[in-house]
Order: sequence, then structure tokens, then C-alpha cells
Amino acid sequence: MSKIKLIDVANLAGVSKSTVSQYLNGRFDYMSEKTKERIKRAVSELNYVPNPIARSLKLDKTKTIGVIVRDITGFDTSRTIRGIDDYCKTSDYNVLIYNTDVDPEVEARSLEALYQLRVDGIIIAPTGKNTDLINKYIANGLPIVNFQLEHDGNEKSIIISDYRKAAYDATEYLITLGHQRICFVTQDFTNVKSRMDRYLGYADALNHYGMPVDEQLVQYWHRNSGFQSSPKNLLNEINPPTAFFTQHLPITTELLAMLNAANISIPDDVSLLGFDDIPMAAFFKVPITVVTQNPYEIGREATKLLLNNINNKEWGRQKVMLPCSLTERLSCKKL
Amino acid sequence: MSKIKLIDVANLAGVSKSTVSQYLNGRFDYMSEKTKERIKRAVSELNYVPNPIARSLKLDKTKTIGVIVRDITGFDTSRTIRGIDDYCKTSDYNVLIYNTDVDPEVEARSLEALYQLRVDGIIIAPTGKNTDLINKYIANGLPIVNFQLEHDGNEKSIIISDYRKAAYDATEYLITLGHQRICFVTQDFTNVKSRMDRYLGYADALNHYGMPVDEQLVQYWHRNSGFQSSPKNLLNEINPPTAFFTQHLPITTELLAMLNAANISIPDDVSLLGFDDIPMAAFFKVPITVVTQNPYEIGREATKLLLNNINNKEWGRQKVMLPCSLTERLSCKKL
DNA sequence: TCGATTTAGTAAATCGATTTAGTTGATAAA
DNA sequence: TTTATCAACTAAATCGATTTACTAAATCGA
Repeated sequence: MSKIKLIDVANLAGVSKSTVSQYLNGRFDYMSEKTKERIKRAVSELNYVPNPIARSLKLDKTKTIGVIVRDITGFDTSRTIRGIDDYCKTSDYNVLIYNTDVDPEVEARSLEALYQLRVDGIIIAPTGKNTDLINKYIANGLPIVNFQLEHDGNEKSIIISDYRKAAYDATEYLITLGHQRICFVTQDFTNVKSRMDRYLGYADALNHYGMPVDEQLVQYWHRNSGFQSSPKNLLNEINPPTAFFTQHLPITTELLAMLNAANISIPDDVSLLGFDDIPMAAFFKVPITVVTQNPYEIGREATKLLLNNINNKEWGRQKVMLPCSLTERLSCKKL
Repeated sequence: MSKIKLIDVANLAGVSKSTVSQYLNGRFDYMSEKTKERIKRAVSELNYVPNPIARSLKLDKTKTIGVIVRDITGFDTSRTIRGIDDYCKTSDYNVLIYNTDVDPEVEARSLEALYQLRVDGIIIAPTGKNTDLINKYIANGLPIVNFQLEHDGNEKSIIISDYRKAAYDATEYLITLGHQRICFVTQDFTNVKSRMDRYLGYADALNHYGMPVDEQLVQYWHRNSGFQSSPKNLLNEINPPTAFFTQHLPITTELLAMLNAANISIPDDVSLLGFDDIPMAAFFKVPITVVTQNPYEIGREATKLLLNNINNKEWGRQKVMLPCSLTERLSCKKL
């Protein structure tokens, strides 16, 4: 179990370090079978594994990628990371994780830290506030793949769910159930394409069924301040929504808690359809119907793309869209 | 943003590499203020950051630790990792994560991989099947801290919840509610101290209240084959349990699903108390009362202990026990 | 048969730090 | 005045690989 080095193998095999190195790197240009055989035996006898640090220093490649996410603890996020990790393990890459908690400054520091650590590439769920910085690193030769949030639509490499279609399908599902007044609850989506896309999908569906978008029914929620207008008040208006379509997990859970507290019953008083799966939702008082992404697959695809970029210096714009699916549970009532 | 090296700083400051290195490592033994000042200026002007790989190679320290867990996706596990990560970031350590999916072979390979990667130490939630191997690495000078599972009670360094007290408290809680027949559902606990401890806590409480342990009420569950006897059948026996106390998250959720399917109502037909928190449990049809550990804190404590071991070569046996707490929800009925 | 080419392998430079063993010039002690 | 001491630095070795440039022996063509 002690740490064997190249020179030990060379000595045992009776050849020079150079030859062993050539052997290990598959450069058999001019190497006799006999020599190959002896090195092979020495390697396995000594159980030699090259020191990855020395290798990294010389090659200026670390076989390590960085991952920057909001919070590894998130249901979808942890699954994406598992996807990244599983894919990396099969290609002998290692993964370094940085959490930002959606703080752009932390995000900027994480990028710099990973850059200084000489990672070969980065997968990032950006906050959206460091787009220029990210592009600067890319311009500097560091491959970066985005996921989860499409900001300006000019991302060089991005894996994203097909948000527009997903929102379209979900809205259509509600319309099919007879809902005419569907409240679209979202975060501010100015300049954030992946949020805008959901809105467009929602609008597409309404239009397709001959319904205009009622701006009264587009409600905004903010991470710190909560809902623009209280859902309870909304339901007390003259022409209240019959369904909520929430675009973000915290929105869904906060809304759920408020409706529970106000004794507003789902789906009898109002229907609810959420974006992103909720852990253990099947056990809920009312199991919530949701549009789900495939976070594990997103992780795998992002990694596939990144490793490809790392190993083929030249790469153009790439965008991969993965489909979402609707998990029908019991929170949407047929009217 | 280009990569500046030591020699660049040395040139700009007009001194040798050695002097810059001494400066950076705080060895000011014989260094004039003037020189210090010039190096300082050069460093900040060039925005120099030492290459961690070169440093690792020379120092044989990577400032990286490995973490081996069952599955990063788990609710508690992801929080523990967040605790580890947060602590590490404040000490400039990096974290490499390996998932085992409770496969001892994968666990063994992960240990070897991390060893070869020259991590400075490892935090592991062991499967329990590689105790000897782990000890071998420790004997080889690699600090390893255990958590989540105490196997033989001889672990050199371990952070664990106080399982015995937690099980005692939970059982006492049920007894206080009037329950006399409490079914203890567990995985096989032969040779696994942290499971045995929960049983002992359960038995302690029963004994303390003058109740004998009825072995009929100790039920076993297995990851693959499920329950020893079906919970439904159990409830149909002559003298059925009035409460289930489940010792592992998968047991709790599987039991929950089975009771739901059989239309057995909680807590009216039977009470349920689980070990480990369930994500979003508050939204459940019946919010489940649980004993919760503090996974984030466990992560921090494990890291604190590990970094301590790394930086003080001599360390003896260490065991830290963290308290659990009971989160009372609505799944336990007063009889 | 002799220079040219090919085959098989090695010595030494390199990656970017750290560290040991010196070196130099100034001051202090003998 | 000479030697010893000390302050302030530096040259060179080192960590463990990879790679380039080189050498020596064998083979080849004319």
C-alpha cells in the first residue's frame, strides 16, 4: 500500500523512466514486445498508480471539473449532481462542488477559486448576474456549461429543459380540465429567458385555445418578499382564478402552506399545478400534480457536453433541450 | 487573468524565487521591511495566486478531503455534505464526493481512489463491511472520520447521534401517550452498534416503565425483501401493536405506503413514529412525527474533527455524540 | 561495404512551487 | 587586524511525472 513511483517501476523492469512513461501513455511507437511485457509485469507487481498531482502539474490538466450550484441540498440539484458525478466517475474525472445560495458575489468567488484550482471545466447553474464574467472565463479558454437557468439566450453551451413546451403542456392540461382562469405565478422574468419561456408557453396555450392572457392573472413572487398579492385575496376577487400554476418550487410550497393555513382546500376551492417535483409529494394531504424536469439526466448531459468541450478544444454554440413530463396527481380538479 | 507564477513576482520585486516563497509562507526570519513591501506590492499588482498543484506536489498535501456516502441525493446526506462543505470552504479545503449506494465493493474502490488522489483525509458513512480496510488506511497514516453508522464501537474517530437516548426519548413519548404495545421496526442489528443502540434505548424505556420487551414486537425489515411480517397481518393478530417505531427512513416510507394502500388510518388505527426527518413531512396527509438528527451539524463536527486530525498528526480515539430531537407532528395518537 | 535509415531506448529539461545549503557584506568580538 | 557572527538574501535540489532531443545498434539499399 506504500506509494510506488515511476522510478521504482523503471528499476524493477530494468528500463528508464522515459520508457515506462511512454508505455503508460500508450506510445508504443518503437518498443519491443519484451520490454512491454517486463514493464507490464513490474507495474502490476508493484501495483503502481501514477501520481495524479505530478501528472497534473506537467500536463496542465487536472482531470477535475467544478460544479457551481445554488444549494446542493435541493431535491433537483442533488440529483443533477449525482448525474454529473456518475458520468464523471466513468471517465475518471473528479468533481468539486461550490454552493452559491444564489449570491452573485459568492458565485464570482467560486468561479475564480475553481479557475485557480485549474479545473478543466465548469458546470454552472448561474444566478444570472455574472454572465459577462462567465464569458470572460470562457474566452480565457475555460470550458463552461450552463444549466438550470438560461439568462440571455446567448450562452455558448447550455443544457436546459424545454420550458416553453413544458409550460404549454401544463397549461393545456389545465385548460382541458375546464380551467379558464389560470393564475401564472412566477419570479420576475425580465432578462431571464428560461423564466420568460415558461410564460410564453403559458401564453401560447391560452392563445391556442382562444383565450387572451389576463395580466391580472400573472402574479409575481420574490424570494424575500413573497407574493405580489396574497393568494387568499386573489381568490376573493370578483373573477378569481380557478387554478394556480406555480413556476418555482419555493413558490409552490409557500403557496401550499398559505392555502393550508387559510383552510382553502385543494383541489375543491382551487387547483394547483407546480413546476418541479416535490419530494414525497405522493404522501401529501393532496398529492400535488407537477411538471417535472429530469435533473439526473440534465447532469449527465451537461457533463457529456463539458467533457466533449474539454477534449476538443474547438467548439461552437451548443444548446441541448431536454423534455419535461407531467406527473398527474390529485391537485387539479376537472371543472 | 493570465496565470502568473512565482518567478514573475520575483522578477517584478527584484528578488529571488526563494525570497518570494519565504514571504508567502510567512517566514520573515531575516527579511527587510523594504523587501517585504516590494514583494507585497508585486503580488497584489500581478494578482498572484500560487499554483496549488505545484504546491501539493512539493508538500505532499492536497488541501482536499474525500467524502464517502451512500447517496448524495438523500435528504440527510445532502445536508451533511453541505455542513462538510461549508466548514471546508472556511479552511480552504476542497471536497471530493464518492457515492457507494451501500455497495461494499464500490466503497473499497472509493477508498483506494481517494488514497491514490492523495486526499489529506476522509469522512465516511461506512457500509460496515470494510472496517478492516478502513483501519488499514488509518494505520497507513490517512486520517478517517466515521459518521452515520457505528459498526463495532471501536472506530478511532466517529461523529454519531446519540441513538440510544433518541430511541429512549421517542419510546418514552409513545408510552406517555398511553401506548403499551410499540412495534420496533429495524434492520438487522447484529454487529452494528448504532442500530443496536436504538434497540437498547427502546428496551431501556420499556423497562423503565415496567414493561417487558415482547420479541414479537421487534420486527425486521430488509432493504431488498421488505418486512419480516406484513404490517397489515401484524395488526390483525390477537394482541396487535398500537404504534410503529421505525428506525430507518426507507422503512418509514415503505410502511407508510403499505398502510395507505391497505386503508389503515394513521393515527386512528395505529400510530407511527419515524427515525430521521422526511422531506416536506409537514404537508403529508398525516404529518409524521419523527426523531430527527442534525445532519448539517454532523457534517460540520466531522470536518472539524478531521481537519484537527490532519493538522495534529497525533490523535487518539475520539467519539462525538450529538443529540437528536423529537419533532412532534400528528401521527401519534393519545390512547 | 558504407552511409542512410530505422528501431529501441535513454538523458535531461520541464511543470511551479518549497526548502536546504550556501553566499555575501556588514558588524562584533578577540 | 583577523576571525566569528549575523542579517539578508540566493542557487540549486526536489516533488513525480512527461516529453524532447539525442544516442547506439541494427538493418537496408546500391
